[in-house]
Amino acid sequence: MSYNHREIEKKWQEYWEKNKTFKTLNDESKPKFYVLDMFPYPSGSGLHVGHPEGYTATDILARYKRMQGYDVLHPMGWDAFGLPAEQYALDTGNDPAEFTQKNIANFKRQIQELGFSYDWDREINTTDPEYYKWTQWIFIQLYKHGLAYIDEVPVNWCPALGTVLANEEVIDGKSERGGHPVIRKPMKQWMLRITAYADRLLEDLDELDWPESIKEMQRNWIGRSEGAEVVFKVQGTDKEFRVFTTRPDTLFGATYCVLAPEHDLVKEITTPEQKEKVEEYLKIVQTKSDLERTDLAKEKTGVFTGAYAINPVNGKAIPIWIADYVLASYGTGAIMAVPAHDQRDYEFAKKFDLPIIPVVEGGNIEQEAYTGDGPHINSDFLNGLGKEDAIKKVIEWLEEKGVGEKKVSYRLRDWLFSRQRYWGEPIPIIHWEDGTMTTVPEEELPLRLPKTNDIHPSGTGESPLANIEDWVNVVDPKTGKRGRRETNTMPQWAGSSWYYLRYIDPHNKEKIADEELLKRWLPVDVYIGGAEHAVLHLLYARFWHKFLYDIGVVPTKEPFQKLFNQGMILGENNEKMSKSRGNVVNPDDIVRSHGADTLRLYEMFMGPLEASVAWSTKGLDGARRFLDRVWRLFVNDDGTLSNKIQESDDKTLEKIYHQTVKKVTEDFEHLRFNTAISQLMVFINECYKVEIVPKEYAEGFVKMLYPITPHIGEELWAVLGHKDTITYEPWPTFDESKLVEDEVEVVVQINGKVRTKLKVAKDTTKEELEAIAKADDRVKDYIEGKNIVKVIVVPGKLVNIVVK
RNA sequence: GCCGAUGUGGCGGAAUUGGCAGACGCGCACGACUCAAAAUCGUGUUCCUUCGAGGAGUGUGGGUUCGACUCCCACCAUCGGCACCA
Repeated sequence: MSYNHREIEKKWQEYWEKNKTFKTLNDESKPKFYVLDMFPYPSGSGLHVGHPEGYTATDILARYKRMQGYDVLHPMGWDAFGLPAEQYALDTGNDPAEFTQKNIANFKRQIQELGFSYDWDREINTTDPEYYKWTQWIFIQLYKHGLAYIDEVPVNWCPALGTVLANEEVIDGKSERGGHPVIRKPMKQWMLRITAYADRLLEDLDELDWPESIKEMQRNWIGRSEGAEVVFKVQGTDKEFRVFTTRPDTLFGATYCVLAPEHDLVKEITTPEQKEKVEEYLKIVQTKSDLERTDLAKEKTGVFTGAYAINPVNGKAIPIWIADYVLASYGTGAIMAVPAHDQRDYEFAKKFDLPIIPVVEGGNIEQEAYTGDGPHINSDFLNGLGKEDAIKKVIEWLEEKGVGEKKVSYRLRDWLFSRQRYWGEPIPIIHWEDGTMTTVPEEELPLRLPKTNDIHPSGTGESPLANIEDWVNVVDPKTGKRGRRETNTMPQWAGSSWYYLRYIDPHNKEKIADEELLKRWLPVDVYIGGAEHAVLHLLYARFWHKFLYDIGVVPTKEPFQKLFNQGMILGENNEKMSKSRGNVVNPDDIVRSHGADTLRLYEMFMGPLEASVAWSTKGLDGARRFLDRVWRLFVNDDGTLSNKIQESDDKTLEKIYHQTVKKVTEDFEHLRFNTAISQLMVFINECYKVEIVPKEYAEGFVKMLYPITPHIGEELWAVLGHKDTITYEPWPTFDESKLVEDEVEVVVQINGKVRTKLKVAKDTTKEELEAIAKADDRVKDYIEGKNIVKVIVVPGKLVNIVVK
């Protein structure tokens, strides 16, 4: 009987499902292990071979830890709100919920056919009202704590479609669908005050076992910078504005100020003579998209307002300009310009012929701005000081005079939380006719998304929910006051910001999850997913987690203790897999032709988990070949256990077996599956060379293979004569003393070059080793008639003889 | 431009408290089995010098060291992130 993957895989998938083999029982007598995948968006095109890479890695860990006696939580679910379903609904008039259900069913079938050991009783779905009830509940708590607020924010408004578009739906200033023009239009939006957590999100990164690159990305994204805010008065008025600067020490070199075009003061201070020019400039800026303002704006633009600001340190009047190189959303939206020591200000000053006054010695300001350190000049009480001291001194001075203070600024912005969409969690807010606003009472949650057979744009920029009169209009039963529901919905990030909590207690009707269970299972021990979520998803989830920690819902400061980013699987032509490139590999085809086990094995063997490697059909064949080879070693043609495997205390394989157990155990622990597999191959190669494979070793091998390729693992375990699943069998152990040999091979080098190798007893001393080496014939040839300058001996390893 | 990562055979990749470079797999070559082929099993496979025996070699150039894929400096290339953040 040859290895029939279709039969075996079906058989064991049915067995696992029927016996609920992977059900997590909360067995308090065992240590816990929570291993999580980033849950997928169930797209219509189904799984591609990139998905199973991370899922296989977590599945190996889950199965490995079960064998080590851990109580394992390994769940899966669906991040099922999202744009494609909405677009499908707009196009076809069909219900996005049905469409989503169908996609989920397909995804689930595909995932199950790969044999992952999820506890399907914990499956969750962000579009399920019993799930989003709690997403809405969290929003209400955020609102109550002042962390959710409404602000006017520009959005991509497409008048022709009567709808707001996401950034990815806008291409070159035109709508992706239809190619209609898109403009920036301010609209009232819900914001979440993630900036209030900026410092903690930054600091607590240090405690996490995450890749350094991801931590660094988050640090850059938060972008903390220390500096000062300085007050500038507008000459001849009682108005003033604040600027943020990281170089307050260069205050004496400020020769002009710049306000962002959107700055509130612009209209108030512009002089009549400059009014026309300023308005013209503002108009141009408005039509530019964010992209154009940043990407393309190499050439600085701006215009003088006619007003002057008073530099607080020396009372000098300096012109106030507006320019779009100053961003309204960073710092105070205003800067003091020090062209001698800031490259951007330098370029601007050169272009508009503004004065450049050096205040730090060094560099050549004829050429470029000097941003380095040096003694200060032209700076009154700062003269002679270095950068650090000057910053300290000037801040003291500013604080003393009440015209500025030390200040920290962040690049991180508040989280734009509303979407003008139907297919998302409704934001549980009611706007009343008297202008007040309340949350939907918690006992009325979930606030369900109304069913409708007609999803179409409202035309006003509101979501399609605005069309559904009997949903959107409400009357307070007590007072008779009329109100209107919030028509914005939440972004896709919402549901994915806390789903790992719900897996812990997925059917709880009373709360997000039981406190005792949260205490048992948090934090997630290992979290694996793609690096594309390095910043947003992981930052948002950390933010919500910290908030829930603050209000006593969760017991830990951080959600994910260890994070790992798997690499991408590229197409055979080394390009990213995509439909348009025609290089997509569908796992269904591979499962049919080679089997799920082969796919899993191959994806783990391709290279290190974090690397991006091109798909190779030949490599896949090689993985299958290995499983065939294993099968032939264990199983006779009639399906019985091979005679080669028998009870025996033959010692031939002892060392390689113990080595294999050691290496595989350590490699699994560190997610180095490629080298673990290589060691399993080495072991099988050795087995082919010997007459007898002791049954103990054969069973140990099957246990080690099983987490990677569970179907064949179970089948071989059965062939070895076992009735029950291998899932909870104890992980094999190794004996360190079996690894050392009595004789070791020692390398003899002459001048650092390997000349010969000697077999010696493992505890040969330094002196003996040196003597043996010098006595060797080949060594003699090399040292004959030469001067021995030095001999380095590393016992058990090498001898290096340096000659002249 | 800034930040980070990576660079090893024909290919995917092993090897780092500094100590035998190329494990394992793919590909290729040869042999066994076969009427033959496939499959399988076995042997070999970094390059150069046609044996012997050497020599060179981990992106490039330098350095530290008895000894460097591994540590240090400079540079080049590729990938990822950010991008007027004051």
